[in-house]
Amino acid sequence: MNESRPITLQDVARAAGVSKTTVSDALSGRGRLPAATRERVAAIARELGYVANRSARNLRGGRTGAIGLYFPARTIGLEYYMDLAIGAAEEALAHDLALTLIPAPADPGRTPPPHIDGVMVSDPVLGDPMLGTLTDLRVPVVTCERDLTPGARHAGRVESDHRAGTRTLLDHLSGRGDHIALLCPGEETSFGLDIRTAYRAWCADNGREALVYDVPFVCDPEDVNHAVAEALRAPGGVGAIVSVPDGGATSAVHAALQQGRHVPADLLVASYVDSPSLRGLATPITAVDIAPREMGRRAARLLAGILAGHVAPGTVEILPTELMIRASTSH
Amino acid sequence: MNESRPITLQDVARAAGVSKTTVSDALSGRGRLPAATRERVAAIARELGYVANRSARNLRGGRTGAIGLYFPARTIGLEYYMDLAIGAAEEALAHDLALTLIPAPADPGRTPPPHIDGVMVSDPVLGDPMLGTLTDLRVPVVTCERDLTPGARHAGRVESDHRAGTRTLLDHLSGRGDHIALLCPGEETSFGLDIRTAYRAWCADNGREALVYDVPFVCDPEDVNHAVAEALRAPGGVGAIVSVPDGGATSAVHAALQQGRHVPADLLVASYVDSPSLRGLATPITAVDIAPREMGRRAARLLAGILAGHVAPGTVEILPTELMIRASTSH
DNA sequence: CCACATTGGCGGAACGTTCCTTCAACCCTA
DNA sequence: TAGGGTTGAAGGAACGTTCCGCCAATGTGG
Repeated sequence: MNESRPITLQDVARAAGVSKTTVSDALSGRGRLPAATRERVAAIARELGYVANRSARNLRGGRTGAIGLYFPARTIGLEYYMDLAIGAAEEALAHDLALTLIPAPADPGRTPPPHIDGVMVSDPVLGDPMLGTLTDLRVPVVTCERDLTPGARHAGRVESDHRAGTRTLLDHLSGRGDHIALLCPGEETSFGLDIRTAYRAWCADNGREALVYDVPFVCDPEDVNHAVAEALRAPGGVGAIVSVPDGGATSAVHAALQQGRHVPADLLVASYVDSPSLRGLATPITAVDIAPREMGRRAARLLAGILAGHVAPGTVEILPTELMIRASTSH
Repeated sequence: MNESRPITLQDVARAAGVSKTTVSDALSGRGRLPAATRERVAAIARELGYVANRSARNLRGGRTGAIGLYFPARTIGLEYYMDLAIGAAEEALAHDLALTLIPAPADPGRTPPPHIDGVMVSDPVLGDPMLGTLTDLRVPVVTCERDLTPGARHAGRVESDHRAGTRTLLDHLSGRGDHIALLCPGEETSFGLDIRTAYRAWCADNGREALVYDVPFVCDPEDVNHAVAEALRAPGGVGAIVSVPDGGATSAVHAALQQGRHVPADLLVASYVDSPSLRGLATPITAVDIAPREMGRRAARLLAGILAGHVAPGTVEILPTELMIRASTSH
């Protein structure tokens, strides 16, 4: 029953008959030590089960050893963000950083600032007061997607190429000559903004009328029903519907059915955000894979690189998207 | 441009004309100080924007200031776990603890142990090697649901009353006299085990045949299709299907439709795990709300209490479930 | 054989907190 | 007024690490 305190550098030093400086240098690769000494000390450390105390290391180094991940409140519950968080945690771990989850504060006024070396914001939403709070921490901020706040400048950014994704999806749907309706969240995120912009541009280029219907970011079936009903009444006829939000497309299929339209025979339906639940349907729904896991990984890697000093602040990475064609648009 | 180092206790002490001990005592409520001094020091600290350095505090106190949350790999992507994580993060923050996400290790052998004071395991899976790794950290472990590993004893546990939830759901579905099929994940989690057990007991009590079909924890529509087809062929007739996994029920509805059965006129379908996507359907699906957010909160609170010493190790909390009746079972 | 550079390693300060010990000043009572 | 108890506050060690500066021993060239 070895109920003893944890092994410290000092313990290893004693066991190895050297000073704690030597142990520290040997294990970290710093200092001027012959390989023989390094190996000997490392072997003893391993044998004793030494594991460095992070608090001490962090105190000495003036860091916290953690990076944060913030989700705006409205995004909670979407599978997308779960995947992103896991990707970020994996990558952070690989860089010897802990991933701390930062919930949207119930009390927007005073919430204790987290103790972190940097923070990732997944899908900054225009007007979210938490953005200011995080910026005030004076630590590097990496955003997933762009922050539309005027004048906002962050240490780094990873963004999906939603304009290309939108064009690819629309090209895929353009087989029928009639209009394509877009059910899309608003322009308070670059996600919504880019999709809308690309959609309008595509419509202009292809001589189609742009039919945009507002739906909230987190899908409410009532709104989808309403938007679908309205879209199907559009003059000129609608041959395809793109529902952007995660989960909206299933509602759109049902709403269309209620309007007497069959998918895909009668009407094409696609989602923009892909999710496992779209694959599981009797008629699986075409969607754009925006690779949340990879997004989380990239953001964490970028932030870790900035913190370590070998990535220039201001770096922007673009993540490609991939169209997943399924039965709901096969024609 | 105040590009200075952070304010320390010493800085506050100088500004207030007292010692750092006095500042520490004043801010923490310890020591013997008159209220006047406490307030004066606190005011100065606030004015200077003092915020305690966690690394130093943790080093001194021998803690890490963080608790971990581990999800087994198979659970990734489910909305349930996202909600649970957010709940846990909120509650941890309220106890001045950071919530560190622990991903399932890609390399099951050697992964650097996280630096945490305690850990929550959401849905321990029998045979997961990570359970042993976490136990070896010698920090309190709180599980969400029971750990079925023989001899496993943890510091605390929060569990949903799935047996009651199952009975309530079955009672609700029992209006029709014919059989109720259960699509359920295996018995490697207490979740699957309890639902199966309760189901069998209920069937025995109510003179119905038990029809259990294995489906994986993360829903694969093919498996659901197969299971539904098989269930509907069962002699004696099936009047209702309960699909346990998150997301399985939508596949079940479609599979049933393909077999020529209509929901709810012809067949009742319910999910066990509730999720927003079940509400969004043309025919919303009845489910049991197992309150993931609250589960996360409770687990974090329990762990924080154990760490603080005012909750006895071994405490078990039971979380009630609530049946959400929707159109898919209205009869 | 001396001057000097290099190698290998050690001592100790510093990071910012908490907490144990000490101590001066004060008040009361005998 | 001496003695003891209480109050208010300070000093300093300790937590475990990193890293700067120093030093002894060893090589190296003239």
